[in-house]
Amino acid sequence: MALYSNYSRYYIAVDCIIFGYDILEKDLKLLLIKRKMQPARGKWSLAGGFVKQNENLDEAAARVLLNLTGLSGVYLEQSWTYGDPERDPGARVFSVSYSALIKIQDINRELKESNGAHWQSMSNLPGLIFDHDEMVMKALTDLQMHIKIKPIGFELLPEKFTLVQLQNLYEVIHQRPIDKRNFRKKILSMNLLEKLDEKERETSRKGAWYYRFKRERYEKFRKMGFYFDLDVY
Amino acid sequence: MALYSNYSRYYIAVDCIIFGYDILEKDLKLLLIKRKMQPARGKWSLAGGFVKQNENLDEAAARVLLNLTGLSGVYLEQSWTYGDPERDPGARVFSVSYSALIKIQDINRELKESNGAHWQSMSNLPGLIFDHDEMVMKALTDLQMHIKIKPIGFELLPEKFTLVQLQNLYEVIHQRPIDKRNFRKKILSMNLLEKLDEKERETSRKGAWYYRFKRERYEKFRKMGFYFDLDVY
DNA sequence: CCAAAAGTGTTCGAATTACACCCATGA
DNA sequence: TCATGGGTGTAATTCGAACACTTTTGG
Repeated sequence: MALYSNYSRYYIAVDCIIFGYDILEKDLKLLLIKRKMQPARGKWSLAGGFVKQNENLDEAAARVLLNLTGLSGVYLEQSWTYGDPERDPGARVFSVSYSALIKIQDINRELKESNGAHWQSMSNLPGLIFDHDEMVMKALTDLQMHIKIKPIGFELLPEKFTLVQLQNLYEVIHQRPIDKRNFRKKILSMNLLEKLDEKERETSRKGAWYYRFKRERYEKFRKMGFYFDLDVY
Repeated sequence: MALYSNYSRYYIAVDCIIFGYDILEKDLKLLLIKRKMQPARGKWSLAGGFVKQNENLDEAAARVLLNLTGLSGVYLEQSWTYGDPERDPGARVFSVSYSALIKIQDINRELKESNGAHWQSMSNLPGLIFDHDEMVMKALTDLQMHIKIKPIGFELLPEKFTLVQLQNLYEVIHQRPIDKRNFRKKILSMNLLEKLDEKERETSRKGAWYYRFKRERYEKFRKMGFYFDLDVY
């Protein structure tokens, strides 16, 4: 007989807060799905799933993300665990929430649509089921903190991006304007961006230079004790 | 029949990383217990317990802490959730770890001893069961981060303390020396300490003034947008 | 030639760091 | 009186914030 058999067992789920950034609309978005099971079937919710017997939490979250978007190897980090006895009216379910940062353009459209998923603007969210609103708010707060001290903004942008696009992303996430000169001075002084020989020409006549995030260089610096810090006004 | 009956259920535990600070020895300590159940009975471990049906995670952690120390209402915060399939050889157990900061002198001694608990120096930890070492390391790193931006150091000190004691605490946690004048200038400039009319006379002939943390004042400032910041060299 | 967005430097004040001597007291 | 630990100020530098004009180019 089992060792802990005097104790109760519960369902354990993961829920993914999937952030994406729309460059053209300058808008931070969340990937939501119409819930397919009871209770609360048809309501908006985060992408989630129960943890299987042979997988750990990170793997469960990665599986949920892969099934919905076709993406793997993207930024995905545990955020917080929710366990109120009443949080899911169907049963006692604990949920470990994960934050994902993905490049909107990389997503597998058919997969997304067959799952009934939609990008929703963070500035115009519908009410979500259970405590998913709370999960989102916590994830947003954490994102605002983390993006200051880790170069995770690049996870939300394409491989090549302009400084204007990068700054817009920071402005949207922090919900405040940033001084263009101070922002450029700071990010360029870190020596983590490579200027490409190519301009983005959609949004202006002059065109804006494309840059690339030098991830290898960041990893090297980080191991040498360098701390990313992009907290600028 | 239950809604989610196709899915597996698991045990859910909480484990408490209980920090205490020994003023005299200038030493950060951890409250460990000799595990009382199989597997790994008799080995050093964190204080933990299974989550009951009628309680949420915070309540479970508070219960574990209360049973071991007799303390309630102390600093206790969710840290991280561990769910590797192999982490507990006895069964599939998920564990939500909590960091607690307590005042060593407030602890209920009989309770502590009847539970087989001991204070262990962080600089000389025995190996712990399962993934408890990992939990401790994560909690320490988080403590080092948090104590810079939140006034949680006071949770580890008695109600009245000297500036020397406060600085020692910061030095021990950050494991580096801090300049006395800079430290005092910064903490005093925040206007969060009240100088008492009493000196600590055990450790020096001159005696050091006692101070008190003005928690009410901090709460007021915080609501007005003030950010605690005690990152000093 | 002009509208629209990209790109560029400098100045000022505040905050951080580095640093060394005097004070109070009990034994 | 002296050994021990507590307490104090200033100067130099760095860092953060504020701020406005020039460049490019397609239509």
